[in-house]
Order: sequence, then structure tokens, then C-alpha cells
Amino acid sequence: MEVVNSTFVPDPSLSTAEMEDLQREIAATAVFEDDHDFDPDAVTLDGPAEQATLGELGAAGDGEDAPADRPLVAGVDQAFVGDRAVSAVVVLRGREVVERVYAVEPAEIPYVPGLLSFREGSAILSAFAELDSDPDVVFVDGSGRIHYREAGLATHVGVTLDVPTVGVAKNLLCGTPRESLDRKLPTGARVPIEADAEVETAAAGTLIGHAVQTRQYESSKQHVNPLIVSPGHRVSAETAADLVSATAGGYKLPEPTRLADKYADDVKAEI
DNA sequence: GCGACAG
DNA sequence: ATCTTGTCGC
Repeated sequence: MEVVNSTFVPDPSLSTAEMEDLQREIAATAVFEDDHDFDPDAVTLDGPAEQATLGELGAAGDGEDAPADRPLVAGVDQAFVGDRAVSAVVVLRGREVVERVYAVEPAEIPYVPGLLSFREGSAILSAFAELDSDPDVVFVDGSGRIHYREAGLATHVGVTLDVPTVGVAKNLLCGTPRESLDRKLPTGARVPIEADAEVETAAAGTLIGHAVQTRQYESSKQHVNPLIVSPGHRVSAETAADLVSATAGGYKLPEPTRLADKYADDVKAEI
């Protein structure tokens, strides 16, 4: 995959004010509603490839369903080695790993809440440049619309590559949950997250994402925290949550993200 | 000055 | 994100 909107490529040498201005432009360009070709309901973990192998791009009936038209869902995640970022991308069709690539780029600036894409963006775009597949949607680790200027990492990547993206974060950056997230939520539950004064580009009360419970302990005092899911680009808040729920394979993280996370760690170990 | 903040 | 053993609870 290649960059479509080169003016949005994150430049780490920009000043903070310039980075924020770029984010406002990105937010103005982003589409926070469904505007894609694939059918969200067709995204599941069903089908062949129980043992998730590589290189079998749905050759002549390699199982039962073999619907080679199932949507391709990619997950991208980063790991760090000193001041270098390893970005890994894993593409799935159902449970089958269709392709995976990675790239290593220097992390030019430190982590600053709100400016994450300027630290990890280069590595992510380099990894996608190595990707032959054309994923229907990409899960990005971090926020999308749930961001001070509605331009989190998922939105930045989505608009730059002009690909549908979903932000999958483990923690809430900003915004207000419609109900407390402190209590134990059952698997499948979702809590709307609205824009508040911290989100300067949206009216307070605007739906910007959801807390999604992909996994929970049944009988125990222990509880798993929900994921924070938001639209990146060309996906609505509801669809974003649906896609994450549909690809939860028994773990907290949806499979595309979990496998990308694992792959990034494996690559890191070989460095 | 204090709070609050993805990865 | 990363540094890190054992340990308690699914």
C-alpha cells in the first residue's frame, strides 16, 4: 500500500503548533461514517485455516467455505528497541493469516499525548509500503476520533493511506463515557463515549467512540478492562465497535491487533 | 500551581 | 511503550 495524501505524512521535525494544525486538517478530511466497500457483517473469525498458516491465499477450495471474497482485516502494532520503532502489520481473512510485514524506523521524537502519530507514523507507513495486500479495513493501536483534535493515530494513518481504519486503544485519552467504566461489564457490552471540553473540534456530547468489552471473567471478583474503540477513517462509531467485537477471539485484543502485537515482539527479539 | 493525558 | 519473578485467579 502506498501513501495517497502525501501532505498528511507525519513529519517529526514540525513544531508542536504545526503538528496540531496538520491534525486539524486531517480531522476536517476524515470521514467518521461508513464509507467503504466491504460488508461489516462478513467480518468474522469463521471459516477454514484453524492453524492460521501463511501463503495460502484461498487457493482452489482449501476448506469448507473458502469464500475468497471475505473482507481482509489488518492489524498494526509497534514495539520499540531503544530509539527505533518496529511496526508490524498482519492481514487476516477470517482466522487465516494472508500476509505479514514489518519495518523499522528511528523514533524521532518522544511520546507526547496527542501527538503519537508523529512518533510512530513513519514506521507504520514504511511497513504498509511493504504490504502487497489491500486490506478492507485496518485496526490501529491507539485512538482515532477519540482525540483532542479528532485526529488520533488511527485517523492519521487512515487519511494518509485513504484506507478505512479503526482505533483500538487500551486506555481512554479523552472524552466522557456515558456511564462509569469502573464497574465490571459483561462480554459484549459497549459504553458510548462522548466528546467533552477536551475535544476542541467537536461539540460536547458528540458520539466519538465506545468502550467495548471483548472479554470478561464470569465468576470472579477479577475483571478485565474494556477496550476503547473509535472511528479512524471511513468507519462509523457503531461499525468500529461491531468490527472489534466480531474479531474478538477469546482474548481482550481483537485477533488482527493481537497477532500484530505478537509479530512486533517477535521481530523485536531478533534485533 | 494542579490536573490529565493513546503508545 | 519498556524494565521484570513470581503469583493469584480465571
